[in-house]
Amino acid sequence: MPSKLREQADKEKRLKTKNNLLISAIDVFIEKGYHKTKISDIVAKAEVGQGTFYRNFKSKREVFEEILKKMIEELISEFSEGFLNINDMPHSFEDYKKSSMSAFVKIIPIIKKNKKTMILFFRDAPTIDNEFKQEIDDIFEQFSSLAKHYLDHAIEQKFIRECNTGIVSNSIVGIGIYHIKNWLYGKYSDLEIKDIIVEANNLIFLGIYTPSD
Amino acid sequence: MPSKLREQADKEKRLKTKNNLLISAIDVFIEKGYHKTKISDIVAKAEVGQGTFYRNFKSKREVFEEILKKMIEELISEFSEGFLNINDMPHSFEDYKKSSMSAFVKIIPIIKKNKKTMILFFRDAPTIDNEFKQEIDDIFEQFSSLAKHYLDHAIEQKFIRECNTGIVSNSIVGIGIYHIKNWLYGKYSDLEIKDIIVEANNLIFLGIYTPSD
Amino acid sequence: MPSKLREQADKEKRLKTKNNLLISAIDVFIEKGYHKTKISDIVAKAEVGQGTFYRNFKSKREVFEEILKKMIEELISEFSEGFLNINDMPHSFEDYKKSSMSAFVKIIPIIKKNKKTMILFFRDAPTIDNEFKQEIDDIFEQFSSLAKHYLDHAIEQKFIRECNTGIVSNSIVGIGIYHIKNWLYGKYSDLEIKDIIVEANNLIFLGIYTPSD
Amino acid sequence: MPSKLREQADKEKRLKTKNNLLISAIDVFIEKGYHKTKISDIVAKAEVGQGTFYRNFKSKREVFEEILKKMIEELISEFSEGFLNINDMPHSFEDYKKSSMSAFVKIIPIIKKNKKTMILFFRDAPTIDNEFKQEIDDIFEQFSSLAKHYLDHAIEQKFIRECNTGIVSNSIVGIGIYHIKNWLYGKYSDLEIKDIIVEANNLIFLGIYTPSD
DNA sequence: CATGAATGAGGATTCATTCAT
DNA sequence: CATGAATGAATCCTCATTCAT
Repeated sequence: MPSKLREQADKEKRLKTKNNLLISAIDVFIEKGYHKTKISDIVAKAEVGQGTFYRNFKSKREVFEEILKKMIEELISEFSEGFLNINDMPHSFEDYKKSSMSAFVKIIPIIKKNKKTMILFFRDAPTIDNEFKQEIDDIFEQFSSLAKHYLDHAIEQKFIRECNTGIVSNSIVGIGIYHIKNWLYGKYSDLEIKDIIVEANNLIFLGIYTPSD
Repeated sequence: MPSKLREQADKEKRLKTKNNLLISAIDVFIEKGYHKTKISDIVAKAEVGQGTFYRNFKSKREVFEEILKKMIEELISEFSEGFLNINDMPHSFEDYKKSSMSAFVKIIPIIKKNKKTMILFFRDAPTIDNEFKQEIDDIFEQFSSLAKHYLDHAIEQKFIRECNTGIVSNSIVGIGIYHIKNWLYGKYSDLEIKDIIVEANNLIFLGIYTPSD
Repeated sequence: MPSKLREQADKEKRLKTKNNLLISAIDVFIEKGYHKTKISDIVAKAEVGQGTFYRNFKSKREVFEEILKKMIEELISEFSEGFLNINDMPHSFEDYKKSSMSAFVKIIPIIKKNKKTMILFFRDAPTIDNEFKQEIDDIFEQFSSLAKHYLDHAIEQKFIRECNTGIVSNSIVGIGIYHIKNWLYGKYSDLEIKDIIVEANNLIFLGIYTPSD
Repeated sequence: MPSKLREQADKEKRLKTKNNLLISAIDVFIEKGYHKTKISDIVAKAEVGQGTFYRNFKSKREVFEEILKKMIEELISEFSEGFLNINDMPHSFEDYKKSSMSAFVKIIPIIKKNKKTMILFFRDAPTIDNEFKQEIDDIFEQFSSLAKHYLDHAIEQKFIRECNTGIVSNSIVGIGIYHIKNWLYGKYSDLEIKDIIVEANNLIFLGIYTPSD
């Protein structure tokens, strides 16, 4: 019964192959776009046989799904840490501003780590089918809800002015998404991410108004 | 000379067929997404023969291009009217706020008129090929530039506070895009467009800060 | 509107193509057996493109089904003519024997006309899937039932001896099937079909017993 | 000398594995039909690795062949015992009838023991290739020849009436095959095998004629 | 000019077979 | 000897495109 060791080795080998395919798939998806990539492109990049793909995935959609699911899970879990602690809401306008800032800061490493997958998330995922489209919308909705929750609380405490928090939170999400996309596509090569966040946060909290001193 | 009349009639008929195909194409693109729609889907919807498609278009990409180009031209031309008149810049903070507001308002009918095409513009166009992706980015860039131009001028005139106008203008565009998308996908069924614009505009100009009176 | 004539011509053309494919399919099925024939074999024989096959049939199974269904319908309808007229049952042992004989005779031209399809019916159809297997069994069952009906009536009238008519009718069907198969596979090249029927009928009615005169 | 024992044990183990594969193959063949079963189905049922199959068999056809050959050998050898002893032919009509009966009875246990393989024999084997088809036809032919031999002798002895013994023997085989098939597919669940044989034998020897007493 | 039947290249998918462990 | 991961040839199937009517 050489099975136990063998089994372990086999499992590892297979996992390695699968991972290799996932990484290759991401690269090809990025380069050609989901719809134009052929299975044969992926296996060519991974340097494995055509059949190996089908040992590990049912279809192109499934690879894509696996890639995205993994990233989304990570995104949600990492971002959620330390949030929504009801006993730990900010205590002043300035406090809120700092909180918001640190939320934005928190996203940076996640995006940096998942640059390629993020591009797929924003560019390709919504065009695959409605299921994907829905899932992505839900994620944005979650962020929006979170923002709304904070805004509502801040208004209640009179730390910020009255407003339609649904619309405002969506505006905030819109700002975030657009900057992330720009960054992903290399449009901010000359800017510090920190600066972008500071400016965006200032806009949200202060607008472009010049306070009279 | 009945041939002249005949010719005229033929031309009209042909134009009608082509238009029919364009409209059908839009509907199918919306429903199935660009990549999943087949030529056969389009001709089926248009209730014409397969060959008729190729008499009017070279390929699926060409139909899509024609659909989008038409819409973009309209968008740019209608929106541009009355803008960037250097001698007619706003004269105060409030004036700027009003100007911004009316810019947003100006977009509404254009979007309403091109609802379906707009969805294709946002969802499908960026995934077709880099040429399209670029073209779309350029349009956003144009809006951003326009906003930046105004912001720069406003800062110069000390109507608004100092800020990185590149980042702020992108933020504004981000807000706009996100709201438009939400509206296109029917997420704002219970809201007045006007309210959204007012809230968004307030955010841009005042942030969420409560001015001490 | 040249449509009416065109439509007619197109329909005919298509029917011709389909028929061509059906005939070619039969030939290839006969030669290679259902399971070993590839779509490409069929289209090669029919001298049409691969796509033409799929314009006319969904799959290999579907062609086969169509071939068989057509034959079975014909078989049943042609054979049934003039049968089961309750007011016209035979009136004596000899009469029964003659009736049986003519039933057998009736089958001959049907089989002769459908020689190839019959081979597919007996050899390949039962191995495709259970649905086919069932359908074929049902047909045999129908013939058996018909025989049983006559036998029961004959016993009632005391024209023949008492027996388990279920078993006997199955025996008769067994005889028929086996002779048909043998004939289809060319094993009776030196025998007159008529002789076979006479002998088989004699066996059924008289056994191999020598009546004492 | 432990190596001797070791060798013995290895051999046994190997034989066991092979047998396991054969049994599993039969089950899968029955369930899915020869043509639809994949090697992977067989090894899955046998719970061995894919490679183990190829260590024991060259191909799917070879397993099938082995399964069938084994059964056919048994069938022939068991059935042949005590037959064709030229000095021991029946001595009267009744004697013949009894002989025939016991020949049928003799087949029963063989069939019962090889139920699954018999189904493969009748259903799948003729569709694999011409070699198999031929082999099966030969077996039926052998049975037919045997019957013919007895019939010829019986006519010679005037125990039965004159007839075309080629055709009659085929009829007998046809009866046998059809009943066996029906039994194999469970269509005689409510009948005693003995009854079927008695009825079939009566039909062969007496037909359905009512002898006048 | 409109049509839709026919086409076949391109891509997806399966599965028998090999082979390193 | 057993294993199952890897392979790629073989086949299926789709769909853009052509073209005779």
